[in-house]
Amino acid sequence: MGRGKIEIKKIENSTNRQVTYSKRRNGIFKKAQELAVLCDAKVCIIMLSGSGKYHEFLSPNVTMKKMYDQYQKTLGTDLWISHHEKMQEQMRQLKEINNKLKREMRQRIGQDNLDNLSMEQLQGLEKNIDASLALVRGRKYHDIKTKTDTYRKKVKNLEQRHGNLLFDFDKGEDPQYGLVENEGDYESAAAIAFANGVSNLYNFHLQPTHLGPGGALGLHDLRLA
Amino acid sequence: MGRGKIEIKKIENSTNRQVTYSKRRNGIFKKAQELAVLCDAKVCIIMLSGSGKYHEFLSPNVTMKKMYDQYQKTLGTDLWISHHEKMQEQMRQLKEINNKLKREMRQRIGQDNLDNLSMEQLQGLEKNIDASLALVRGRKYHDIKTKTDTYRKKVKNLEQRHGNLLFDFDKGEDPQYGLVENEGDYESAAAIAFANGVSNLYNFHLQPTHLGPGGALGLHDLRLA
DNA sequence: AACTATTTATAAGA
DNA sequence: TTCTTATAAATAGTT
Repeated sequence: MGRGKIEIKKIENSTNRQVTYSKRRNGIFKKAQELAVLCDAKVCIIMLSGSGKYHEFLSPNVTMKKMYDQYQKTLGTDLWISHHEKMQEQMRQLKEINNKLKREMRQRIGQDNLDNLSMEQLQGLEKNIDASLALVRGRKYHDIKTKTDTYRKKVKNLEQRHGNLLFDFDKGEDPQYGLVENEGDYESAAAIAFANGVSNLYNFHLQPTHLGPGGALGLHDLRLA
Repeated sequence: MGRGKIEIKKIENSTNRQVTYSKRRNGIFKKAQELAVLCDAKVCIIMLSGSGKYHEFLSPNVTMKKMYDQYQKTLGTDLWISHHEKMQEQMRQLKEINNKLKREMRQRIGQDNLDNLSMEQLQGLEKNIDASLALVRGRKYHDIKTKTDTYRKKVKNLEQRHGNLLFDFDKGEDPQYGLVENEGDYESAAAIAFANGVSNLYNFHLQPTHLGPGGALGLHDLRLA
């Protein structure tokens, strides 16, 4: 709302940011006041501007203490304990995800723990890796084809520009391109991969060559682009 | 903003209140989110609907604990101590005002403590009370005059309606009104009071007859209308 | 939950 | 900061 629409992202100009902060803060406080009256609600707002200025809004008959007590009551626990437990839980979840990823990665690169897998799992893993290989190859082929096409267009352009002399030269090179196009089964492998709905894995780049000496796999070894 | 303008007062219809609460809560939370992003600010909002439902908004990288800590830091003291001290301070102020009023009232009604006043103060008090008296009298006169005028108009109306017979009757009553108009110095007293800029005291009604047996003066004895 | 006619908030400019 | 004004956004009443 204003003379123009704005993107919701940090306002870089410090003065504008300050002005907008002030205006919108007032807007929010006004709306909070209205809500409190219209709906007989209790509202408490605390704001800290980027420059650290403190502002608060409390609807009538509300104190920070009451709100704080209500918060604790609602959570049913002490604020610090809750805080600590929340962090612990977050940490636990992160660790779990981390470990799972590490395990999967080790299996995928054939490093260890393959003994623990059933034949079915092993077969599934193999299939999976094979599909990945196909995707990587498919991607490689795609890149080569794109480059080839581009080159071919350039050549065609040159043909038109320079006429028959260059056209004769081109005839000698054409079979080479044909060979690349039909080499291996990249195209069919890619088609299978697409049919399996894993086309998005095209962007999954595996770089096992970056493994550390002890075989430990850090998450930085995974590149998701 | 909506199909019609609304007054900012409690919505009596419970369903509407509920719906409005929900809509406006979302509106405020959205604006809070925008403010946080646009201005790189930290925002914390707690709401308790009339029916006791709890909702909160915390901008990214903000926890209730951080806000709470910041609040305490800003206040520079513990929340409960602050809470208690605030109440004590409020109470102290109220008591002070209360005592001052009582003291002034006692002096004004001549009840006690007149010994503690200097001659100047005493003279000032006397002048003050005199002015009040003039104002009260002025008010009384004003009321009487208004009533008289109203009556006079009614009479005039009757004169015009009923002609000379009633006009003769009126002649006999006129001196009485004239006497009332010129009795005492209400008019000049009121003029002085107005000149002194105390015309607003017209609305200050003193009712010392309501004093309790012990002479204690409660605030309910003051009527400010 | 949607839909809009309106009201309100506010971005830009002074 | 405050005012103005064109425009974007919120929302009251309705379906």
